[in-house]
Amino acid sequence: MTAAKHDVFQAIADPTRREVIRLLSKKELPISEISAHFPISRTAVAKHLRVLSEANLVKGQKVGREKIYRLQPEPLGEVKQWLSYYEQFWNNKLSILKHVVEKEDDNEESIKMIKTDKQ
Amino acid sequence: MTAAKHDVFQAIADPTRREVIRLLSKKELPISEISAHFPISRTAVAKHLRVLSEANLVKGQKVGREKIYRLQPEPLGEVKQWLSYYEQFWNNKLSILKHVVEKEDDNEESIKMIKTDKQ
DNA sequence: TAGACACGAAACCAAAAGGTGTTATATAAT
DNA sequence: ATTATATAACACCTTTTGGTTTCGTGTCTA
Repeated sequence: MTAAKHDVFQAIADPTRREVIRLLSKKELPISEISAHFPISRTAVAKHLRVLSEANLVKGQKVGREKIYRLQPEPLGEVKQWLSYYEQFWNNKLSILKHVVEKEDDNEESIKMIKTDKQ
Repeated sequence: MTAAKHDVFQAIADPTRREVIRLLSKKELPISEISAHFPISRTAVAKHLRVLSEANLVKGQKVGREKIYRLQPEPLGEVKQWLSYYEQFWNNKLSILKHVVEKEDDNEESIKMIKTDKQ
């Protein structure tokens, strides 16, 4: 089920939908709270949520009279996989590492773990 | 001025355009050769190329009567950066590191470079 | 039991997307 | 010089997108 009409690439193409994703990454929210963050109508937001839902990026659950949406980030893996092929062409893998390393407290540990894993 | 009308997220949303990107990643090509790979008209392909061009994912250069397009993968970095924020929510960061590390020969060095950089 | 609230569904609309085909122009080849 | 080629530039068509309003239904709460 969960229709295949929209794929993840299309789903993330819209800035509003990316912002919805960002909001939901912080915490699950009902539609009305989500739409409070946008200048557009609740109905319009609901439509974006349907697109996200069709791409399985989001899942809504009815709770009382509300419908709570939460992020399901797994489909982003497809994008990542697609991207990974092109990394060889602009070769800034260092910046990826840098990003991760600079943002983490336990990065030394992570790196060690992998290195150990390799032996 | 390489118009800002289309961003990279929109550009990669279309399967045809992703396929064009794939083709150009192998080797630069004139429009007619690109469109030979698709069931649609050359004009339609040219439009896709214009979208890609506006997103700076592709650059065309006139050579004689042909216009040769080549891939410019740098803007994909924006997608990658966007994605990197969400990696924490699914595939734990280790898989990123793992991917990079396993694919590189000089990874030890890379990692050292960064670590050194931090001190 | 009445409202008020949260949502879904439907009808509608304008603009953009993704196509088409035709015509014009510069370059290459004969 | 003529003709064929590669593409640009239009004009046009149809479907999708992103938005709106309105109305109906279920669910809390005073």
